[in-house]
Amino acid sequence: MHRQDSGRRSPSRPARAAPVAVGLSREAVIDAAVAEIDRAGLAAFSLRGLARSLGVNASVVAWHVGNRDVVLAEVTAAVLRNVVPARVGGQSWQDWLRDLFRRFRAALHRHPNTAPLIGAGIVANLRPDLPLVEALLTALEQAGVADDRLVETYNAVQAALVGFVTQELASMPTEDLPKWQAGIQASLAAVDRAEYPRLARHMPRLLNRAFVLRWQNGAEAPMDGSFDVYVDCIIVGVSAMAGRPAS
Amino acid sequence: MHRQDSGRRSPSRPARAAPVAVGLSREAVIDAAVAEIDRAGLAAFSLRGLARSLGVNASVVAWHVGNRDVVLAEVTAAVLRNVVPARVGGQSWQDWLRDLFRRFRAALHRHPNTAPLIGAGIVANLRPDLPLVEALLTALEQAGVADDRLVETYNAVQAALVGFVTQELASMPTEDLPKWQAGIQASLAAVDRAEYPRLARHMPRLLNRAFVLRWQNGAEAPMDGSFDVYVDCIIVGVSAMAGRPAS
DNA sequence: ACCTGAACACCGTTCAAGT
DNA sequence: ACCTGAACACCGTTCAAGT
Repeated sequence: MHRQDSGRRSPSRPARAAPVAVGLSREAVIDAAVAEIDRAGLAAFSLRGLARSLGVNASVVAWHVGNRDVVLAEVTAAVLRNVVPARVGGQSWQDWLRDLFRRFRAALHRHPNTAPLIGAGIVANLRPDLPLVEALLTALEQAGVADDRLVETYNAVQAALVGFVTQELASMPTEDLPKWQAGIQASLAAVDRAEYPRLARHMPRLLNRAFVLRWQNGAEAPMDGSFDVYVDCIIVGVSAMAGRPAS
Repeated sequence: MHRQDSGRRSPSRPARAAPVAVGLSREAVIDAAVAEIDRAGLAAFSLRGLARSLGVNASVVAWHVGNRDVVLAEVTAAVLRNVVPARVGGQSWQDWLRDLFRRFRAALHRHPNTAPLIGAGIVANLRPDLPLVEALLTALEQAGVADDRLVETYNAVQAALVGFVTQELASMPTEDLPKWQAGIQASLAAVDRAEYPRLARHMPRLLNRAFVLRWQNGAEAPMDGSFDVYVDCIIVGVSAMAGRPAS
């Protein structure tokens, strides 16, 4: 019986694998994090799992990027990169604003599992997205919003920008999804016509197409028409704010 | 040296504390969960910590309520209880809708740390809030929204309902908060006037009052005026949708 | 500079056991 | 019915070592 064929160390202290620079970068780790969240969802995401998917030790993530909050902040920044549309000459503020809303929504639909990060806004602004702010202010100025109504209108539009798609892509329960889906369908089928007359009457129109009454989220059942109406609402609302004298 | 003054068991097997029914209930555990989140925030919330705050073993929470997702779903249900205002005779749909938005926001301001739960909507609908749906449909009918525009308008309003306050109460970074606050203030003070002319011009108006440009969240710096404008936008938008023929 | 390995102080969940 | 205690398989973070 030979002892150890490649024994460079004593058997009592097992040979330590030689650490080899595997050519990782901060960007590569962040890209892998996005891929992991795309693949398995936010609930199942962990730094250790991310490291496993890269074939490296858990502490490597901390070394390249930082702690969990920083990783998630970088994930949202990566997902939302290049959402702000360039201004094209002669474009109305309405068209630009609609374009912004659409591009923002499209970016999140490309990575639907990251939507809760933006919606909850935990660490959304690692550093502020100033180009977006400047572009929004420009649009509002073009719309004729009075200076002493600027903050309020800006905030209303900003809230609206993330509000819809966050709800649209809200996560469904992670465990026992089929059971939950069956349960909600059953409870909706059994709605009391006397207690909820309008709900009962419009049920066929609303089933799985309306918030609270659906069992799939926006990744599987997109709400395109509702989004268009929503954006129209905002644009009409901003126009009304612009035409109104400051209170 | 006496061995053990109350030794009912052998010293090698330490006496097991007699499990005493401590009079806990499902509701008591949920209330304690809300209190814990109010006290220490969502990031620091754990089922084990919750059990500690109740002076019981960790498994008690699972026994009374269920797993973590169920606990958090019950927390949101508790926070949003009684937000739907009763209809008063002769009230316009606009007034009712405004009241709904205000009560919804007030409920979350009472428990600001729970806002991310609603915003991310992880398990928001354990069972659907049908009274809210029925009341909303009634308001939209009263507004004159056409049947084949109902789903879209309903979704737009529903998204708007949670959108603003979720953003307003978004969590700030948990660790090194003062450093982060100082950092963002510094970066805003150093904004390049040539690159961001409108931002620079309106900076005094926007500082700590506008999304992306603030270092406190809505719990410390409420955005009342912006909320009012936001609700006006929605109401004007719904009116416009109602008056428009279906596309 | 970049990576391993080990350790620490936590988690959520399950399950046998007690009264 | 209601609770304890212990176990399991995980976490995020830190830090000394290695090359």
